[in-house]
Amino acid sequence: MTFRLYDTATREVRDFVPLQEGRAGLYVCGLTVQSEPHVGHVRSGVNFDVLQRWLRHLGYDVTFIRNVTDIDDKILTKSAEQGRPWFNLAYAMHRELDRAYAALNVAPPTYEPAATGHVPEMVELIADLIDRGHAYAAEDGSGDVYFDVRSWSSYGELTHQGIDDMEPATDADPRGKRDPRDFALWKGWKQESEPETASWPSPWGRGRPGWHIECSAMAGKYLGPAFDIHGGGVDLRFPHHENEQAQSRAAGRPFASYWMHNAWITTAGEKMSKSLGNSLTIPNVLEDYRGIELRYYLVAAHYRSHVEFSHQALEEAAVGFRRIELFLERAGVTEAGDLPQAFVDAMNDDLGTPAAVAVLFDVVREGNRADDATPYAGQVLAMLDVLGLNPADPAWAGGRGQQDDKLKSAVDALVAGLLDERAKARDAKDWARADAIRDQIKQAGIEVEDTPTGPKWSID
RNA sequence: GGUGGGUUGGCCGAGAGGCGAGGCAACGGACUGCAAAUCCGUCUACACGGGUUCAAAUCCCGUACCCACCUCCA
Repeated sequence: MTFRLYDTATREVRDFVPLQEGRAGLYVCGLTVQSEPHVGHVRSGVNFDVLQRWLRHLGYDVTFIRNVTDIDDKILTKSAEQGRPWFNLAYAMHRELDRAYAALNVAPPTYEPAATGHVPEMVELIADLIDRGHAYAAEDGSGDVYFDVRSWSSYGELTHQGIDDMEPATDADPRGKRDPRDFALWKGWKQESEPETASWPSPWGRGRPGWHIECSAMAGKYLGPAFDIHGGGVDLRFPHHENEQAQSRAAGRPFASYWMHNAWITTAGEKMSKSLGNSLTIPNVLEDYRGIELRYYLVAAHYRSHVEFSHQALEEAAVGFRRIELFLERAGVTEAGDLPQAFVDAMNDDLGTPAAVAVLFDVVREGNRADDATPYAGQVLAMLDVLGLNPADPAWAGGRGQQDDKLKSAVDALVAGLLDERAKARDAKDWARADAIRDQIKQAGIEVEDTPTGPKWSID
C-alpha cells in the first residue's frame, strides 16, 4: 500500500504523489509566539512531527519548514500590556515553545523561518500582486495594502465557499477596502499606537506584514513555487490558508498539492483558547506527567479527531504507556527490528496512529506470552521510533538524567539491605516478617515485586 | 446566512455495509507463600426516528444536541 493522506482541499484520502520523486516538501504553520504554549498548541507540532518521521521512514528526502509568527496584533497588544518590547515577548515565548517541543521530542524542522526575517520577500510578493492587478494600496492613505478578492475568481476554493456567502467582516475596520472581504497584505504603521520597531520600510511606507503573506513568502522561498504538503490547525483553513493559497496562486505559484489539518484539543467541550488561562501550559502539565506520556496521549488519537483533554484520560494513557515501557525493560532489547506490516498499513492510511498503537499493544502482548521476547521487543522499538516514543531516545533524558541516576543508586543501596533481610525471612517462610519489610519499603513510596530473577523495586 | 466536523460500551478512543480495534477500569481464572507483573476469560456499544439491503455503527431521509471557522486562533 502506498502512503495515502486526507487532503482538505479535495475532502478525500488520496495517494501521496510527490512533485519530485523521492523528495517531500512540507510547510506547516507554526505558532504566533505570544504566550506560553499549551497542550493544544503542541498538538500540531507532534502530529506533523509524526508525519515527518513517517515520510523519512518511507525513504523521502524531507524538507520541512515550520514558521514562527513573531509580529502580529496580539503580540503588540500583549507586550504593551506587559510593558516590555514586542520583540522581547516574542523571543521569550519562542524559546518557551522550543523547550516545549524539545520536551515532547518534536524534532526540529529543516528550517524555522520567522516572519520578521522575511519582510523583503513579502514586499516582493506584494509588489508582484499589485502588478498583476490582484492587490492595491488603500486609497485612504493608511499605508495598508489589500488583496483584491474579487479579482481572483477561484477565491474560496480551498474551503468551498462562495465570496457572497461569507459573512461580511463586521468586526474588522473596513478602512480603505474595496470589498469588506479583502484582506491585508501590508499594514501601514500606526504612529500613534504602535512602536516604530514594529515597522519596516516598504514602497507603501513604513508598516508591517499582514498575517497571511508571511507564509506565502516563506514557503515560496524555501520550498519553491510548488510544494507537496501544507499543514496546520483546522482553524487556519479559513481565512489563513485560503488567503495564502489565493495570494500565492494569484502570483503564479501553484502552491501546495495537499492540505492537512489537525483537529482541536478541547477542554470542557470548549476550544482551548488562549484566553482560558494557563492551567494547561506545557510546563504545568509536565509537572505531573513526563513528556513521553503526554506525547503518547497525543499520538494515540488520530490527528483529525477532536481530543477532549482530561487529566483522567491522560493518566490512563500514561498507565498504558508504562505497560509498553515495562515490557521493553524486561526484554532488555536495544536494537530496533522491522515494523510489522499491520503497523505500516495503519500509518500509510492517513497516519492511522490509533490503529498503529493497537498493533503496538498486540505485539507487546505476544512478546509477553512468548518464551523469547527479543524479536517482539525489536518490533516494538521500531514502532516507537517511528512515533517518536522510544524511551531510550536520548531526547527524553532532558537535563535530569544524571541526577536521576545518582538518586537511583542511592536508593538502591538503601533498599538492598532491606531486601536482603526480606529474602532471609522468606527463606525461613516467615511471611509476616517478609511482608512487613515490603510494607515498610512501600511506605517510602517504593514498590517491590518479585521476579524470576529476584526482587525488583521501582518508584511508585 | 454560509462552510466544515462531531454524538460509539463504566471511561478514553478506532472503524466506515457482513468478520468483537486497542487502551484504562471492573470482575473471574492461571501463576505467586501472599502480592506485583504477566497471561487467559467476562462486560457484545455505536444520539433519536424512519428508510434501503439477505445484512447498517457504517448508505439514504429526517430530528435533536454539541463544536469549529466566516479576514491576524494550533
